[in-house]
Amino acid sequence: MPTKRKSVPQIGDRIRDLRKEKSLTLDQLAALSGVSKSMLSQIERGQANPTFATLWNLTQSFGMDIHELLEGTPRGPEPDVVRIELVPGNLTPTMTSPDGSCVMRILSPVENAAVCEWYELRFEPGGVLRSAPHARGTREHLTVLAGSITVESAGARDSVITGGTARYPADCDHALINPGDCEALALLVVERLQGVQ
Amino acid sequence: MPTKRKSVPQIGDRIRDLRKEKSLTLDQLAALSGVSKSMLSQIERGQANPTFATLWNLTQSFGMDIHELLEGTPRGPEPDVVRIELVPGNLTPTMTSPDGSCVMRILSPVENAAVCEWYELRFEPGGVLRSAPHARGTREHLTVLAGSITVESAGARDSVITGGTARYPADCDHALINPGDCEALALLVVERLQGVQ
DNA sequence: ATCTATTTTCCAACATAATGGATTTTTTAC
DNA sequence: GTAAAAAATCCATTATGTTGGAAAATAGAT
Repeated sequence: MPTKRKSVPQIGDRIRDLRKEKSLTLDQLAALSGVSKSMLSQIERGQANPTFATLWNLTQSFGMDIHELLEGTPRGPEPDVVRIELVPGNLTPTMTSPDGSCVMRILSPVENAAVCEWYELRFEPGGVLRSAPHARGTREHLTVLAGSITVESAGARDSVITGGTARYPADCDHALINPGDCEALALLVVERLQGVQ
Repeated sequence: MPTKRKSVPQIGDRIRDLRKEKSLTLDQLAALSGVSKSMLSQIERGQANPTFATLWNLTQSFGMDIHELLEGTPRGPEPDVVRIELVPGNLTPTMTSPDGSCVMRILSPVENAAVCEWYELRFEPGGVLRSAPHARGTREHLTVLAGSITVESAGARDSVITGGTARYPADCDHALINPGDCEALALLVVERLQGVQ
């Protein structure tokens, strides 16, 4: 199975460096962090893999969060990415609307960073897909490949025919409806606002 | 001595939410992350405190780092945009391959922040779209809607039939070819790796 | 060099992380 | 409604995380 996971960062040397920078002994850091000096020694030497709670308490006693700890660690090797990954149609994950009138095939990779996801939507005649607000700043882009679809977002309402694209906010209640008497097919891209901290 | 450490965040509900958002069962996430489904269930219910390595692998399989898990949804200013923007099919920008055998309709907004772009591709029989390497880290995702398409990337070569999706590096020479004797239709998503300068 | 103090590592015991497989619960199909 | 399939939780086991205190190593003073 192809893995896209980066290797686990080695944090021991970084922790020892931080401790030395602050001129702390293992005993002192143990008192500050609530982690035993034995455990600290093992972590620094890479001989133990701390639990999340232990690591949290440890970084907090340095006055930092875990990601600040990780920023100073050497990168692991680049993951080996399979050259061409094939997802056959019958193994493509699907979701269905509550009343079954709309089937979504999830085309984006499941491990995608949550900036951009995309789906193929198939609506029965009269089919509806209603959604609650997504995260603030989220927008959707709907391109109709067959049939027509009515888009509702934030009180506005518009129809898109084959070949057309609608872009609208998805951080409010929104809905997609097939008003016609034949099946509709569409591509939906869900795009989250970037660069926001 | 009073401790200034913030209490350890509860991550179980957040992990379950993320899993549900991606429509994954515990079994599927276990396969993706390398963490047992028993352990995933315990983490989600707050019954176990994962080690750093376990949590790292888990967050990586969601395509995020640990701090993103801790942060929740990014916040930012409300976008000030037209409610529903319509781009009719006849006004959708197009590009054509040099020999005219492939027509691309640009479905993503032209002002996109170049992290994610998407196109509808239409190939004549025997049609070819060859591309030079994009920026480092760029990947492409091709879903075939009709016919079949052969994908070439970095010396690898694979065929995708209707309904299937191929994911491959686009930071090297790559090409898409319609080997059949009828028209092929596909969706192409070009995704640039974030955080790479 | 020796002696003392400090710091780190070792050790054994206990607690729990993590697992594979069984069982229970929930969902789906009819 | 029932039966089957899928998903989640339970259970027993193994491995390891974590500890307090002892032993070893290192640093500092003379």
